[in-house]
Formats: sequence, C-alpha cells, structure tokens
Amino acid sequence: MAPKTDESTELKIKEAARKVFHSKGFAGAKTRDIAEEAGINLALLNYYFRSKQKLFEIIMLESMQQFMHSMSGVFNDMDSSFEEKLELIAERYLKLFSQEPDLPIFMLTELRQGQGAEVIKHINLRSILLESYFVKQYADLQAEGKIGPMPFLQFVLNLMSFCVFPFMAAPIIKHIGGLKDAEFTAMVEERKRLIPIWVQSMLRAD
Amino acid sequence: MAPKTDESTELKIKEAARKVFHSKGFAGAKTRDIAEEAGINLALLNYYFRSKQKLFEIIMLESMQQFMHSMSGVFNDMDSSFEEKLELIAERYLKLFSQEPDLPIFMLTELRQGQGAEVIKHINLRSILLESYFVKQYADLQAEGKIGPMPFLQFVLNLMSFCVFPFMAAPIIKHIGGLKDAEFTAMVEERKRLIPIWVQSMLRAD
DNA sequence: GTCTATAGGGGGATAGAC
DNA sequence: GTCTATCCCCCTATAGAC
Repeated sequence: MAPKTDESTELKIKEAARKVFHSKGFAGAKTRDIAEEAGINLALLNYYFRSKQKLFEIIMLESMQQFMHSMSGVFNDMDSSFEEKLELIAERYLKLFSQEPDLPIFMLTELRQGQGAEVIKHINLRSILLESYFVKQYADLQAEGKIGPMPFLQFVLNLMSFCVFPFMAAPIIKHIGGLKDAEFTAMVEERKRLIPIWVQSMLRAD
Repeated sequence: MAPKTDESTELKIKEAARKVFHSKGFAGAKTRDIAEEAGINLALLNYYFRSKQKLFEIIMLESMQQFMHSMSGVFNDMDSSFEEKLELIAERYLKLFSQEPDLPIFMLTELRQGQGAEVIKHINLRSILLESYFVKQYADLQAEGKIGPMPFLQFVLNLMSFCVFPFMAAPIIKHIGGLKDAEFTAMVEERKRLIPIWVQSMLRAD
C-alpha cells in the first residue's frame, strides 16, 4: 500500500464530495457526510478546500466539464458522418449517465438555483455547441434538402432530452413500469439503438 | 378588506410554501423564507402545519396531483382521437409548465431523494397511466398496423420528455441560444405545434 | 389566531495538539 | 497532514403573552 500523500487525500475528498453533492445537491449535502464518505475528519476537508462553497464550485466545474468533454469530441470529429454522430452521441451519453445517474438532475438543479449559476459563464458551452462541425453538417443537410427545417436548437434539445430524461425520471419510470434495475438497464440499452432512428424520422417530418 | 380568517391564512402559507419549495427544494427552503413570503410570523407556520416536514408533504402531494390532474382528464377522454390527444397533452403540459416552470425539476429531484420518495406510493400513477383509454387507443393502432411496435413506456417517456425538458434546462438553453424570455416563450409556443408532429413521425419510424 | 422571545440542535468553520 | 475539541451562527420548533 502506498503511503498517503497529499494528492491521494485530496482526491479521496473530491470523490466523496462528488458522490454526496450529486445525490443530495448543495443544500442537502453536509460537510460531515462528505468527510465520513471520504474516511477522513471534518477539519481536514477545510484544510484542503477552505469551505463547502469552494469545494462545491470545483465539483460543479468538473461535472460540467465531464459532461461537455463527452460531447465536444464527437461534435467536432471530422471523420464521422452526421448519422454516425447521432449514434455516437446516444451511445456515449447513455453510457455516461448509466455510470453517473445523478449527474443530469444535479447539474440542472444547481444551474437553476443560485449555486451553479455562475459556473455556466466560465464555460464556452455556446461556442462548443454552435460552432462545432456537427452544426455545419446539420446546416449542409438542410441546404441539400435532405432534412427538414427544424431549427438546430430544437433539434439538440430533443436529442439531449432523449438521452437525459430517462435517468432524471428513473424512480417514477421504475414505479410506473414496475421495472427492476435490470429491466431499466435493458430499456436504456434499447434506447441506444432507437434514439438515432427516432431523431432521423423527426428530422424528415416537418 | 375582508377579515383574515383561518382559511385565508392557511392558503397564504401554502401558496408561499409552494413557491419556496419549488424554487429551492426541501433542503434549500427555510421556514423563515416561507413565513416571510407569506407575510406572517414563523410561529404561525408551525401553528397551522406542525412542522416543515408536514407542510412539505402537503405541497408535494398537491404538486403531484396537479401534475396528474392535467393528465388523467385527457388520457381518459372518450371523445378525442389518439392524434387529438397528442395535441391536447402538448398544449396542456406546456401551458402548465409555462406557469409553473420549477414544477418538473422540483418533483423529479424530491422523488429521487428521500423526501418525496414515499409520496409516490400513495398515488395510483400506474393505474392512471397504464389503464387509461389512451393506452387502449395506442394498442388498437398498433394492432391495426397504423403505428410501429414502440413499447408504450418508451412512447410516453418520449412524449413527456418533449414537454418537460425545455423547462428543466431553461437556464442553459437561454444561455446557449442567447434567448431572452420572450424568445424562449416563442420557442415553447412552436413546440406546442411541433411535438404532435414529431411524435407521430417517430411512431411510424421503426 | 397571531405575535415576541427563546430554547434546542445541527452544521460550517477554526484553534491547537500531535 | 491529520486529528480532537469547540465556537458560533442559523434554523426548526415551542412557550407564553396578547
């Protein structure tokens, strides 16, 4: 076993903070919960990250980057077609959210309340999305008349909602559908295949 | 000015609690905020509703019922066709969420954390949805081969996500799209028209 | 019913020993 | 760098006057 260095402790705390913040949100998370989850003392948390607020901002920023990193790679890949990108996006996001099921609702909740509202400004989300190669491919297809006139914003909104919503609504879905975890996973798996098909049919609809 | 009766005060408090809980969630909401919002003293809140927890459960239950009341009426209407129901659902939900933009994320967040998890069991969501006339119409259309084999659960999931997601992601959407409130409203308005079209095209896709 | 005042506890942060 | 002990504020809830 390696000796406990600064960095390993810092990582343990961040990992614990991520878990607790994601599942309980900023207001619901207690620094004592985080310390316990990390297997360290409360005082040590403040030694590494001056305050709960600072720690939160780091977690929030990294969560956001994790979210976007999955995206930007695909969005700017010059070697994949538009159709292939649809498959890649569904594949990647559903996989990410299967591993981090609390991530979507955490981010949307905190962005809407005061806590994360600042973070969004420090990130060039807009340019990543609207100046990507994906947008160009979309515009080209529209110019060629191969897809309908749906505004890109509506299109991305729909694509994202297909990926994100099942995880946000997971408790209700399991309850209504009477699904066990394995069946829920199977449903998500099926969506990986269907989302690109659905999206394409919508693009040709109006 | 009418004299302040019991009921008017109780209503004022509930109204204030709804606002504060919806925007901040259970953990983030402070009883002092609610009292101030209601224009009454903190002690009075506990006089009417023994505790924050009890008050929350009432708000949660009523929010859920509000959500489902919009739904069940349409779902069991014998006089409207399947296609008409799609239009009614989009129309009603987008209108509801335009008035109560915090409602979706509030409910999904609280259902996923401990607070609202119990409430879901006291409501026959499952029967309302899965035993509705809407389901029967869906099954009939499938039997006649007029729509594809998409499982009803996936279908409802998609329909709901179309309505709900724009409001949950509103801050990001406004930021990315550079939309002012009026433009956001216009986008939602356009979705009222487009959602039924999109859904129908998906149903014929696979 | 409605208020003021306050008890009681929980949670964030720090002092200081090791 | 890590711990124990503790401060202190804020929040929920109640006691008691009106």
